[in-house]
Amino acid sequence: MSETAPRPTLEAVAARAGVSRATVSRVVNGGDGVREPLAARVRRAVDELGYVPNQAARSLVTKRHDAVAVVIAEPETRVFADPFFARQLRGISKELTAHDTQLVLLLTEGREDHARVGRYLAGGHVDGALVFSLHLDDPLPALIQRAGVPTVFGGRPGWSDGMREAAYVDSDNRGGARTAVRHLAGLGRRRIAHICGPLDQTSAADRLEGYRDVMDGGDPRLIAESDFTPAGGERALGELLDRVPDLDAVFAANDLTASGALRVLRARGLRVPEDIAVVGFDDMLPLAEQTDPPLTTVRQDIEGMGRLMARLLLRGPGTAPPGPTGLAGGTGGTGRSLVLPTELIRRASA
Amino acid sequence: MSETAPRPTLEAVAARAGVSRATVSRVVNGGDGVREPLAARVRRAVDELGYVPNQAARSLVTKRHDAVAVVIAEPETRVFADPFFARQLRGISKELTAHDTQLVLLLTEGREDHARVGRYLAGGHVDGALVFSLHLDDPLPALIQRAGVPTVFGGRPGWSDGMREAAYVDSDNRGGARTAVRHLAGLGRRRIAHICGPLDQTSAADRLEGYRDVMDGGDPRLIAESDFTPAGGERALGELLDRVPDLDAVFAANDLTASGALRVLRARGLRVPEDIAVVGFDDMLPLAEQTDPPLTTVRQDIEGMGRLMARLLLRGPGTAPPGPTGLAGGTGGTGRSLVLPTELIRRASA
DNA sequence: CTGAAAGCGCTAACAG
DNA sequence: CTGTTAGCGCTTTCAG
Repeated sequence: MSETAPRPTLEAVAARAGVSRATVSRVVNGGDGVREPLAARVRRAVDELGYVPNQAARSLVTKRHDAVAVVIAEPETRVFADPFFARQLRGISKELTAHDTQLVLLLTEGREDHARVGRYLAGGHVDGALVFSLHLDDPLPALIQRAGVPTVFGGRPGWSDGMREAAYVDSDNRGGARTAVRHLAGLGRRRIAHICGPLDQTSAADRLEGYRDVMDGGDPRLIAESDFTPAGGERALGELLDRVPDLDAVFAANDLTASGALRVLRARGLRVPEDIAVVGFDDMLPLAEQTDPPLTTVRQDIEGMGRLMARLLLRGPGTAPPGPTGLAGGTGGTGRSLVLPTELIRRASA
Repeated sequence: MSETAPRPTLEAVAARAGVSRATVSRVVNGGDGVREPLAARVRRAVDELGYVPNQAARSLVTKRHDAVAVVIAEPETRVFADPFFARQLRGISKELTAHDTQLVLLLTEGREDHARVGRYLAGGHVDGALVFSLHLDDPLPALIQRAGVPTVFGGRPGWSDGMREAAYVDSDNRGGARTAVRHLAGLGRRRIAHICGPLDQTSAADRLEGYRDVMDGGDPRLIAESDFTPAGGERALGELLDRVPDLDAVFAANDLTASGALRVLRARGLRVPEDIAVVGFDDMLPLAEQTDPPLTTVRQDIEGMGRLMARLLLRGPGTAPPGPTGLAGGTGGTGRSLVLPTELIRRASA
């Protein structure tokens, strides 16, 4: 990588404007306390020289970085296979931008990367961290806590130990699942199966709980564990159908899973929703509209979650959450945790 | 955002180990030139104190940041609607990680953000930039060039002016399109239409060129411009069908477009591929496998593009491109530009 | 209201 | 081989 051309320093601007460095600094940072004729001269010098403050120098003294890290820990290949993170990222980015804060993305592909991330966070590059850690046994959260950086988690963290006070933002997975299953029941369906996601992820576990809430605990023969992928959905529905041939509905833990299930149904000549009704979760577009038939599903405001995470981190405790948002337990940490409502989107599959 | 706890400094470590700051610095940065008994003492002090070097201070003197910016300029909502960027990001992240370099993500939602990005790049936070700028009239590239930061573009830049020497990595869009259309022709299809993408994007323009290469210039009535979305694909195919009712094949500029086209075909009762064969571009999964029928399409190695972009930026001119990669014109800048080969994936739609 | 001076934490000559 | 000495570019008291 070739060298970056040397940029003008505060010194240079000061010289050109015929003032001291301190004065230039004042003008550059808001300009209060400098009288007009002078300030204008400084601004002109800044423009002429194309001066841009050196952030490293600034951080060194202010101890602020105007940057937050987004840590996405997902060993599996699936990480970006669905637009889920991407959408949250977008929400985060919008909110950070509004606060003139940079987004530093830290992707970890496996445990080897954890040390690197820990070092980075501890290295004082950022003012805080937004962390997506999906698995129960993930060592990352502990590592991050040790780094002593303010943190907000995306999705309810699953470790019971010292993490109780972690701030997080999540969708109402359990409530959404209940809505989905109730919808199916309301359609007159009786043998409602559930294809759940990997239970070491709280979102999957919570959706399963929601299903059980409505199904009175749920017959184990009606539940198959899967992995949030289309292929997994195919396999799981196959099992379910073999076990309970007269199934009349299935609630899939996410849309990807549902799409796999749909494929199996079509292959076996079963009509949706006449023979079997299907409900997904996520409202992942364009997939959810593109399946045959289009998927009835539980929408969560993914971008909104991202935005809220950033807001929580930036504002710290204090400001009330905006708009129509449910509010949940949470405690200390960087403020309350937030649980966003979900919404059933009716299409043709149920 | 609450304050980060004060971290131990080099000074503290030095005191604890009973050596000078310089010695600690040496040990921390590779440790050459420090005799063993001492070095060990230093390392222990580092561990005990949990010392992590302050990057701001380090950058201030070294002028290096071990960080690269990824700039994604995409005003439309579509940005993250498809996993395209996500996949490239992943490739980039892998390569950067291997070089112990951080990824700083800069998303721009509109022109208002350009200034911010320019400032950031010029602010000397990063050693280089990886830029995705899709539109011909995008002012960002010029802005970036002014910032004087080494840059590699994702996708062939489209401005003819002073940008000629920009380094970039791209897929062989034109060649891939030729392959697709030849495949259709090889199937005996004669009235092959093309739904192209927005022509202010080089990828769309190049695919159109590839189509024309094979179609001998191409009958304008067989070409409809669209916008890389399913809805756009629907609309475009509708027009095409109205204009040329006896169409027997269509090459869509991407899989999203193709999926929309498929939907129209199904709605009109036309069989695929019997009545009309369809080929897409991207091999975007799971979509391409999930459509009905599964899509024949042109695969590009998206993650590989990302990896190569990072490599190009980091290694600068010099190291040869790895593996089975085509090599294209390119010039000065940060090294050669690279054009990666594409591959036709045959499924049921053509 | 403006300038002078100190120092953030670190690396890189330069001595010893 | 190790320690001493200067700054990197900026903000921030503290005087004037």
